[in-house]
Amino acid sequence: MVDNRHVLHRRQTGVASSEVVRDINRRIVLNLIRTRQPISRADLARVSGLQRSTISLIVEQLMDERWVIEGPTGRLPRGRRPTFLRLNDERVIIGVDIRPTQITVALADANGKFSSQEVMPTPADPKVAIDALIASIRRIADACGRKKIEGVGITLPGRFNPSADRLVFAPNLKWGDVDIRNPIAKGTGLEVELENAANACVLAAVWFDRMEECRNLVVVTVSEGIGTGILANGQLVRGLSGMAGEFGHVPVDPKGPLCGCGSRGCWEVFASNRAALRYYLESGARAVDLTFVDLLSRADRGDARAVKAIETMAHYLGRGMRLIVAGLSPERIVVVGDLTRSWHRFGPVIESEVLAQVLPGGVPPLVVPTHEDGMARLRGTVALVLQKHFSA
Amino acid sequence: MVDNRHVLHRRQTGVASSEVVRDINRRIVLNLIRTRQPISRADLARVSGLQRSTISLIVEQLMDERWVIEGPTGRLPRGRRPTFLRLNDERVIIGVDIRPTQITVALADANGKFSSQEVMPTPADPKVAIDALIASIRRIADACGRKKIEGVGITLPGRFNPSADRLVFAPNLKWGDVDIRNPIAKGTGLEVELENAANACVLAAVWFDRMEECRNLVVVTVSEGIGTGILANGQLVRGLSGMAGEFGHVPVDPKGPLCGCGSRGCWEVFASNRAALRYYLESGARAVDLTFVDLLSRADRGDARAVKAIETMAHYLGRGMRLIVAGLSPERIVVVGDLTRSWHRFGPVIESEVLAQVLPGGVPPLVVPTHEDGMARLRGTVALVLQKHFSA
DNA sequence: CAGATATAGTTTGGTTTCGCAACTAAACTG
DNA sequence: CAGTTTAGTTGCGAAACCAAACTATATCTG
Repeated sequence: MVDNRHVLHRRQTGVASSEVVRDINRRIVLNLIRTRQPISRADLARVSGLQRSTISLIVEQLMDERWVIEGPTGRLPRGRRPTFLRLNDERVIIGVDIRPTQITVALADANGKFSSQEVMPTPADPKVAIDALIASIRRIADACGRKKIEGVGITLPGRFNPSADRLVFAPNLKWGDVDIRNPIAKGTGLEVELENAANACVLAAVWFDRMEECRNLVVVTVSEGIGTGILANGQLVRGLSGMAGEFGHVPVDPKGPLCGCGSRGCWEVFASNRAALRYYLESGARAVDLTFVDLLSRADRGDARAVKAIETMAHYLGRGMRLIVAGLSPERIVVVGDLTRSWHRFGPVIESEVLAQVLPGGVPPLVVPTHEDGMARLRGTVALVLQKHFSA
Repeated sequence: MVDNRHVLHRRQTGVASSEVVRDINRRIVLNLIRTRQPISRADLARVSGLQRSTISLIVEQLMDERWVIEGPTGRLPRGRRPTFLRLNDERVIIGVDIRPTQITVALADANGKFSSQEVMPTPADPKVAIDALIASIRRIADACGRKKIEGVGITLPGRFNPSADRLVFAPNLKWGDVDIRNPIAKGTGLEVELENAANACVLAAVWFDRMEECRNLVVVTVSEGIGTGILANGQLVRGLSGMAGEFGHVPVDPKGPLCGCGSRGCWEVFASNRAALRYYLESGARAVDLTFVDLLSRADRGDARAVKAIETMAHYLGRGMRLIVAGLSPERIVVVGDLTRSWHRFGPVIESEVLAQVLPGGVPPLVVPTHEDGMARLRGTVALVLQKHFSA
């Protein structure tokens, strides 16, 4: 006799019913409208492969839900004019970009277009910061009339554990092990999503930079430290407790300088903005309160020591990418940070270093700087908030 | 006027129709039968959340397709007896495990149970090897009567580029840039799937070792070299051209010995079986034609130099796992290889090394040896061949 | 300017699939 | 042998798709 009823788990493997079909197709159509707007129903049918009748029903539903609106009619050589569809820009999200020195709060529509914006210095005390954030979010929310606010997306220079709702490992933001999400959600009455800055840049790249078809890419953010965001098989890799992507804290030389994380010779000790400043000072140059951007300017003005320091940093950046190339073999590596302003200095060094290290038989990744860097993180917050409605 | 018809890509975004619902549920039911057999229709309904009527229809379809058969009836305290269902073991696959020194060809059913088996030395010439393989596969295929052979699954110590059908990067198997799949497919008339050995072990772990619920794990295979297989978000990560997972060729010490890949100080130079033998010889021990397994025996017999060499290897194994822990933060690291026979020596050293390097806020992964190591790769081939019928 | 042609979008009918509830089948109990 | 319990089947309605016919609205042509 076999009786295992008591062992049977109650909950269900996501089984499919007829509504699932509609949900899948609804998301496909919504994303097609997002990426190809303005677009007519007939074109949606052609691109998606769904019947025109089905498209009409789904579009009707999307308009009922206020995601989509009809625009002007188009004009064709013959025949009835198409009605163009586009995303409803009355649905907005509030994006927050927390950096070690300053916080930006901004309002955006679903297309990643930003309107109003507030900037404040980053408070040292997380409680003060959270109160200031709530006030700022409220001001922006009040100012946007009766537009529907979809939620608040926050990026920060650290890892966030979604199962525990806690900030973990943010060495450049000394806030400790704090819960940011719930206080802000309660204080504003809005849904709040948090994400690491590098991961947010991955989302931004996939959503807004026409990289939907690139299913394996890595974003490397370079500033005080180095962070990475990994897209594998088209999905963000967060790992257990959200800590995936800390390639910056892999030791590349066991005899290197001490790192803030406690180890010795981590990649970011050799290849971050701070490292370049260290190389510059070690070469005998004089400087007080020099920033990384200042260093780039000095290089442009012909300072040979600045050029050398930058080249050393670029060299180590490229070398460290071996980690990423060997371990993940991505199609692209997207570089984010102030260094992209001087890509003519960094690009060639990084590229040759990466090429020299590709394993026999391997295909080297494209290494590209991200454009309009200032907005990459903020655009990521839009994707962060909207992805549950748009993505599968 | 906007007319973008000519720009519209033909590609159909995986759009859903009513058959998709059945397909999803069919796979769910088939997998439930696989993992919980013997199981009745009524229990399937309870576990899956689908209606009993729906289960009956799906099971009928699966029996028509010869995936599932009815077994004996069960017995309950009251009521009608349930009819148990299980996988049809008349559907078999042929698994091939190619290693640098020997090749194993074996017959297995869908449960990963192996029956007949052939072993041969690995020919140096790939053409010879392919011919020998075809002959061996034919012998086994002929011997299995009228059972339905689902396909041939091959694992090998190298990376395989599925889009080009070519073996790339197999430094321990000097066959060059060869096409293995098509000759064998033509020579046997069977479908052939290839996969890297570490990736095959990932599939085996997920399919047969009850690790379905672990969606982030890394397999580390340790033998002549070190290979890794990555499971992220429940999916194998192959990267561009199948090269993902070569953490073994990340330099951990820029001043280390030269590696077969051309770089210096790669992880596998410090932590492979070969490395342990090198440490042993460097310590002044005398040995001719010593294998790694011999070294383990000597350690067990009290050879202090052998113990030391093993500890050094274990130390570097643990250190190198920092790459994996920092970059991917997996829930588990599964270690495969001869070293698992002496896990009492390796386990503690590796674990303490990994623990010492976990970033603040991070959760350390479980490091576990895989059981019945000899079969891990072969069981992976079963999953490899069957996954397109079973998995989403 | 009427009719032909072309294109956009809607309506109607047919199919597949699921859920739900009523049903039949087969066991045990008293 | 009637009552209860559990397994599995049958029939019907709802939701979603596709396919094809239909309506609406353009331009072109003789």
